[in-house]
Amino acid sequence: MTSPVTSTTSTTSTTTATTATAEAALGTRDRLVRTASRLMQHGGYESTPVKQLVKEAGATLGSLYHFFPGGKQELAVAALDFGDREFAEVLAAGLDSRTDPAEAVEAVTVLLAEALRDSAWRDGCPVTATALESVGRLPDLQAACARAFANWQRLVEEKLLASGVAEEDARDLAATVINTLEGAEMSAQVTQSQTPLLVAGRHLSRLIGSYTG
Amino acid sequence: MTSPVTSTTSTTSTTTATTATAEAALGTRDRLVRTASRLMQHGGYESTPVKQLVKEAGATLGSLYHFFPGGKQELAVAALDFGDREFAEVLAAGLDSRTDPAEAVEAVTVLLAEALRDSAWRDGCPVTATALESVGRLPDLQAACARAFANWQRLVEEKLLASGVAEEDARDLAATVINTLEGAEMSAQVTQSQTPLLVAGRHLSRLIGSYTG
DNA sequence: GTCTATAAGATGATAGAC
DNA sequence: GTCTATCATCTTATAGAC
Repeated sequence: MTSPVTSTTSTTSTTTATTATAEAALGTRDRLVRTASRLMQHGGYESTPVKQLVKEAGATLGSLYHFFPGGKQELAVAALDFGDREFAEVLAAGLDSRTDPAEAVEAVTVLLAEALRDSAWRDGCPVTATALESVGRLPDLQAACARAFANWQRLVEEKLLASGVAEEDARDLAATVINTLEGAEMSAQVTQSQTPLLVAGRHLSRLIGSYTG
Repeated sequence: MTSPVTSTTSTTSTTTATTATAEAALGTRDRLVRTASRLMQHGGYESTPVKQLVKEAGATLGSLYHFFPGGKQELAVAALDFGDREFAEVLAAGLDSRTDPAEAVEAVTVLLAEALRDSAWRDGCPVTATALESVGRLPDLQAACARAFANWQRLVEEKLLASGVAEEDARDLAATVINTLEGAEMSAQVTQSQTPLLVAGRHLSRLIGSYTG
């Protein structure tokens, strides 16, 4: 939640500078996307009414449908893409903090566990809640979620490849790393405990270690 | 979805016999609970309107509020408890299919992958979607989800203990097994592929094997 | 680009007859 | 126990002034 991603398709921002840090200094479109990402991270898609969304973003309904003619769904896709990039930064930073991939993955779990506790167990994965709601009912959202998982998986895969893990092993391991992080984070949220994530970190480290020697 | 659990708190069933197999022969309360469980398994809590619920259950609003004065939330808790017991049966059957816990867990992933594909990727975990929606907003539902995870974890833990795994290792391993299954199943649903579950099965087997063998 | 008012329908829940 | 009619509220989305 502390590693913002500057807007990519900034069709607006005629006045506001990009130097600002506070959310209030962002363009309306960016505020909508970030707010949607945060609310969907907490409760998913259906639990997030557009009314609350625009209110917390400091925007209005008119602005929402100006920037997103496709309405709530189009905004949701942008929010999922934002969450995708945002988490990718956290993940990449965590992975870069150690040379050994086993240690790196365990470091990531520690980071996630701390962020989770510090947010009163609310700031979990930015896409998981929406992902489960979307399966078979909201194709655009489901596709955005699948993209995010694939991107995160690729980051882990590259880390493993850089350490000499065989291609097929690296791809499979990366999938299990991301999926285990997802499941452990959800469990940590529901039980309000860091333990599932920290335990998963130790097990993933052990598993990766059995491939890297 | 093929291993029903006969009602526990059957305050009703004055006429219908318990020999029936079809859902239509069940009491109204049971039909409501099972239908709610199925719909929440697919889309979670907020995505499941009571109107659709009673319709698919072949019941009416009057019956719903007769059996569940607490309304949708009270029914949701009963549905989560039902999903808890239902999945526990599948899990127990899978674990019992092999003596070695590593092989048993892998067998479970194969079962889950097949059930998922056969349901057009819809029949995932009966509580995960609701679990994520509930964190910090629906305490009763969150507690029911936490209970379910704890129950499933205990089944795996007992399997590991029976194979001589040390107590602490068994508890931790059981947590990671369940959490990895959760994450892999969600990933399988979103990407519409059995691979995440099957890969997770091989990795969990390898991880458990590093403790037992 | 922003804002308010409003439309058109869905939502959870209740009342009261049967 | 079941059913229908209905309520009050919330939902997404639009219209049109500024």
